[in-house]
Amino acid sequence: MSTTRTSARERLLDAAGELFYRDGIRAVGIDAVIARAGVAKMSLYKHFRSKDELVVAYLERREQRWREHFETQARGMTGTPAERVLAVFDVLARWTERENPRGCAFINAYAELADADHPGVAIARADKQWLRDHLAELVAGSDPDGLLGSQLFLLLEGALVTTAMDSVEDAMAAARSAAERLLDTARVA
Amino acid sequence: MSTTRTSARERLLDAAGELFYRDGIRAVGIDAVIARAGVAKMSLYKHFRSKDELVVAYLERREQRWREHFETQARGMTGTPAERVLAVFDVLARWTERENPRGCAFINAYAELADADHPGVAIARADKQWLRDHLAELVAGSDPDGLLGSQLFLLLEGALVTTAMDSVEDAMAAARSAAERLLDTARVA
DNA sequence: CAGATAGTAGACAGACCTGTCTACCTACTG
DNA sequence: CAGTAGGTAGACAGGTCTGTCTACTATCTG
Repeated sequence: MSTTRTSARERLLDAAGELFYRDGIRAVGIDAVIARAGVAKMSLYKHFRSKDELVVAYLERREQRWREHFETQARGMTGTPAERVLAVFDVLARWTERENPRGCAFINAYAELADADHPGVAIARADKQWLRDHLAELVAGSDPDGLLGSQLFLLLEGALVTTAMDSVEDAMAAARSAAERLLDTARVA
Repeated sequence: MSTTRTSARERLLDAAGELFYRDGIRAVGIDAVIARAGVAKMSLYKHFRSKDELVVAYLERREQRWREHFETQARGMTGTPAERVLAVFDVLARWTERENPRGCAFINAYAELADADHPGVAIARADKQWLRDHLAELVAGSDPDGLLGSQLFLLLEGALVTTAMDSVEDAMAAARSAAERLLDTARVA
């Protein structure tokens, strides 16, 4: 196939994934990415038309991996709605431990790409919508106005940023136990 | 005093406050700040040794204004602990409406200034600590392990980012009603 | 072997960004 | 009136960043 173990494209995405997430999208230059990937600059511009396109690919890839993680971990969860909601907290806790030492990549990207027209912003927003909708569906039976679903979502988001900023010891656990209470008082089975 | 209505320093801080918040710290150059302030470049470097120092001043000033807002609005709140906690949600809701269309400046700065050693990061972290501690104190009587205080804090943080990303209709109201439930089940007066 | 495919190395243009420097100006103060 | 404090305008150096271009190489395929 190719001269190298993994293709240049793949190595570029790996490098971008690490650097953009760890140091920030704007702070990381093209040169840093290609150096880390061990790839020539022309190879980057053969696969991606611009840095922005690489940024978009980075975010898309990260979303894909997060959803895969989610599907893998949550597949077969067939308990009560309440159990399945709490499982979301557990799944996200594991993801955060493993991949989110610096907080949610989408929230960070949203903060960095202040330009509302940047396609990366749309990806970030879509990911949040997806999570929110997922929670809403799980509790839909006991949540006519959708309020509870939103509140559970708020707890997750709060835990994500709080974990990043280290304001609270074990933010995800605290969020989870708050979710338990909300589910309980809302009489979600 | 001076030849201009407001001093160059003041106008620089105003301009930096608007631009850094709206467009992002890294995306805004010195030239944009001085143009907006209507000030010569040398005036900037007479008042601030570097851009980083201006960034720090921007964050310090924003924190100061937020605390003033908070003190003004929360002073005289002498109700039950629960009422005073809910008042925090109201105060933050008004602040967010007025000054936070693009989310919390400290969370955004934290995301942008990925370098943990940047002094701006310490300011952002301190602000969060302060809010968390404030909530913890309010409910201390009914919250031996501090869990409830953390959970209330998580709801506020979640509402802040969710408002920014527009994932939920009225995030702060949803957070507030979740807080009510938590306070209720924890039997906080 | 010939050609296609994927990649490399490095120079380079052009923009932009921070920070410095000089020379000049204006208003207040003693 | 002289001095001082605060400010202006703009050129400039040095660095960095994105994106382009050229010339070369290695591997696989027909």
